[in-house]
Amino acid sequence: MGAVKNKRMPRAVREQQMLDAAVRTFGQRGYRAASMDEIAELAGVSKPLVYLYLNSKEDLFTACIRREAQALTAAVRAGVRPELPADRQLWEGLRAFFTHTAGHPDGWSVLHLQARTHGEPFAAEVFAMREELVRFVTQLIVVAAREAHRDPSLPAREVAGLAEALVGAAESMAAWANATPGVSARQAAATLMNFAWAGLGTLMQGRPWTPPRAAAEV
Amino acid sequence: MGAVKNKRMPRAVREQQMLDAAVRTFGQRGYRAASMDEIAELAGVSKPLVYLYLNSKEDLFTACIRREAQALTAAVRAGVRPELPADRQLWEGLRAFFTHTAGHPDGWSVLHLQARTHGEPFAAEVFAMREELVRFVTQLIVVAAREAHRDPSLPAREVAGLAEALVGAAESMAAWANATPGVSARQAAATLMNFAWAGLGTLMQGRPWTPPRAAAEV
Amino acid sequence: MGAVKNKRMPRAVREQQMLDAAVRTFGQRGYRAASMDEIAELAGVSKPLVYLYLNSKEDLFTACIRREAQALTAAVRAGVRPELPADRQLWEGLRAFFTHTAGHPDGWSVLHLQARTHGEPFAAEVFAMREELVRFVTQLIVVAAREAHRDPSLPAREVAGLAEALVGAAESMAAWANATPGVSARQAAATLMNFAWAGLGTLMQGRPWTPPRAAAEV
Amino acid sequence: MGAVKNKRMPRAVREQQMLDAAVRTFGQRGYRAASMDEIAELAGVSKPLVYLYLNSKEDLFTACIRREAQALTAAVRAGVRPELPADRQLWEGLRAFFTHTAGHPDGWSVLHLQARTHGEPFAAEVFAMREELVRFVTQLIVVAAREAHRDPSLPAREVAGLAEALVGAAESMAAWANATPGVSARQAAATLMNFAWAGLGTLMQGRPWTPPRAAAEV
DNA sequence: AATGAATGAGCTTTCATTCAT
DNA sequence: CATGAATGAAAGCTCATTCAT
Repeated sequence: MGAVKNKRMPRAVREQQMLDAAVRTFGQRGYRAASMDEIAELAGVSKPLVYLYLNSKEDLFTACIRREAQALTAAVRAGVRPELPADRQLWEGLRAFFTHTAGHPDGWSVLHLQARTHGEPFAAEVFAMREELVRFVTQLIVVAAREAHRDPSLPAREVAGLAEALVGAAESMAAWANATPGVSARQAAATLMNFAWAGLGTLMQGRPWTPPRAAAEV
Repeated sequence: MGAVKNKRMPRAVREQQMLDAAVRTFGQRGYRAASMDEIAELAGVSKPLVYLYLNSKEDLFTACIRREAQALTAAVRAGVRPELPADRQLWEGLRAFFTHTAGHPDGWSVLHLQARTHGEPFAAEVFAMREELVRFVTQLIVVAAREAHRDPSLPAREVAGLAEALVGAAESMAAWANATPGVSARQAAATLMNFAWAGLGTLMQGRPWTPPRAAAEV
Repeated sequence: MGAVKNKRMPRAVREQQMLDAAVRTFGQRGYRAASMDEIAELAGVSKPLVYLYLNSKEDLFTACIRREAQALTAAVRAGVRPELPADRQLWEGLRAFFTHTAGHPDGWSVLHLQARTHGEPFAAEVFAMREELVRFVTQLIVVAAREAHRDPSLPAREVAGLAEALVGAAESMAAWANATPGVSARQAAATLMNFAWAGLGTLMQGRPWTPPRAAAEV
Repeated sequence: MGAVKNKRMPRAVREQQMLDAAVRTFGQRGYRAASMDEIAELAGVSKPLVYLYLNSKEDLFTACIRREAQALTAAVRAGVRPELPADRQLWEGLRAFFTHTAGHPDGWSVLHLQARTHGEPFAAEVFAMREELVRFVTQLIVVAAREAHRDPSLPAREVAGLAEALVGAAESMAAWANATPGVSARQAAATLMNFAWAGLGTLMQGRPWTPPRAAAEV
């Protein structure tokens, strides 16, 4: 396969190879269906070495989640220039997000699907990363309100809900964009940006959609 | 023992008991971690009977997905009165959606998490249901544009993306609302509705957010 | 090997077969060296069935210890007629003990060697049985002293030590008799009885051996 | 770090460190449960060095047994002054025995428990040592009979059995004394000496306990 | 309609042992 | 003299699945 059967490599390098193989296997097969045998073989090493370096299947999975989560948040951070106005920051953040998830589909599968599906310890790991993204978006909404010379009349919970919705929509679209041929990261970002920014703008101008009286319903 | 050891029940009833047990087990443990032993015990029958009626673990899981998917779409359909204007229909649909997912957390876990995480055959099953929801939302957007006396100048793909984003946001918020104490189905629906409708309105008035020239970026 | 490949047997019977095989394997190979595969094969069943009935290797080993311990104490109890004088009781107890250990060498190996060598939980199980034997002997010593019209001037700890020494000698001789061809259970019992009873008699006549002054030594 | 990382030490010293570590590990964990990894780490060297010096796990275990066996017999020999009368010699031997086993519990565990439990090759090693002790005791009995101006009317096999019983009792009491707080080596020796010497004396005066006729029994 | 008895196949994990330096 | 890197082989355990009744 191109790579010659490498022997005797320093530990740090081998570990990365193992994580690469593990992310790919976990991402495609799922946590339980992925076997340590398959991961070891894909990494080009024997199983005992995987255990020697990464300890257990759980630890290996956790290491994958951490590495991919950091890679993703780092990519988003690196893509945003904080001196720009809020809308540009959001735009750049979305672009970086969709670009990264498109470029690392297995990593994204690990974070978005596998980690959330196999127990608290793993889900918590992803939750921490997600929180960081939600915080970033929340802050942008607040800044945007200020820039629009509006006092932040939106209540905190409302803002939290919006940020949650936006991040959720982004996550969902990442999977959609990955699965739909012909949808580029840029297009996905544009669609979502459009949707989100317009909605936020309208909200901040104080013209929200009002739900009908509860009494009118069951 | 409370429940008398039920013997000799008609097949249809037994099957539902098994599906109940399976949805609960799959939803909480995950597809792979759930064992047929546990499901059979929870259903109060012997394992061979589960195989006699449901054939295999895969078939059982598929049956769960189908039942829960139909229950969800039926709930949404039932919650919407098609004679109302588009915004009211969307509102009611969201309410029904969040109400149902809140009331059936294990079923929602099966659909949203487990089914997507364990291979194509299952994911496809959910995909079909999701398509129905996306179609419903897409149609509402088109109707709304018409009601606003606007020709549907939005290109089809754009509309598809918006619907996708909206459904994705809803799915994501369902999980969030389930996990966040104090967030009712109604509140979740209101937050998302607000967000979405405002954005759509602005878009349809022809004032979209414009991404900066690509040249300005890396 | 004589026994036809038995199929479909009631659980209780199968469990005894498994315990038979386990005692033999543990007794000959040792706890760690004995593999569940080997035990299952010797029992004529598949490994999963062993786990289904006996739970784990630890539990299986514990079950072996318990069964063999009870068999041994039961044999000793059954061999002793409590209406006889103390010396006759001791004699019969020893005879029963050596006869049983000679007839169940693997069980004796499990109790005497394996169980004590592989961790507290197992050792404790044997300790309980041993305590029963020590109590039996202790009581005989006391009764013997009374029968000899001697007040039990022997201090309690001293008696405990003697009983301990006697039981220890018996245990040790059981292994020796098993390993030395030509030494019957009867002979082993006679040798030990001779040794023990004479010593006890002398002691109870108040003529113990007196250790030299500590000062005379290092 | 306290102990400086020792580098470049003469082979003999390193070997002793390894044996120390091995005896401790084997004694506490058991032969099979002790891992070469743990031993190497406890010895402060790398695993390959252990193999370079001691060859294999089996060889290492054998080396442990030999060293501890010699240490024990040497201690007993050193504790006995052969110019004294037989009873004093026995007393001193027992004292030395109990003192040594109390001072080297891991070594004693290796000899008394582990070595006998893990296959012939190891058991044979211990058997040799035991033989030496039995010979020593046998000889003392003979000498004692002569000192008592008695011809050794005891048949050889009877004497062998007695020696066996005495050594067995001693071994058993060593474990008991180690495990029972408050029982000193001296006390253990006194108890056993008392028991043994009295019994031997009575026997040699030709007043043995006589088993009932076999006919009276089953 | 229903079940107690049974298993083939696979998984994670560990360990004694050896190269190459 | 000494070790970091690496593995073949096996062990304990679980699970989906079936047979005989």
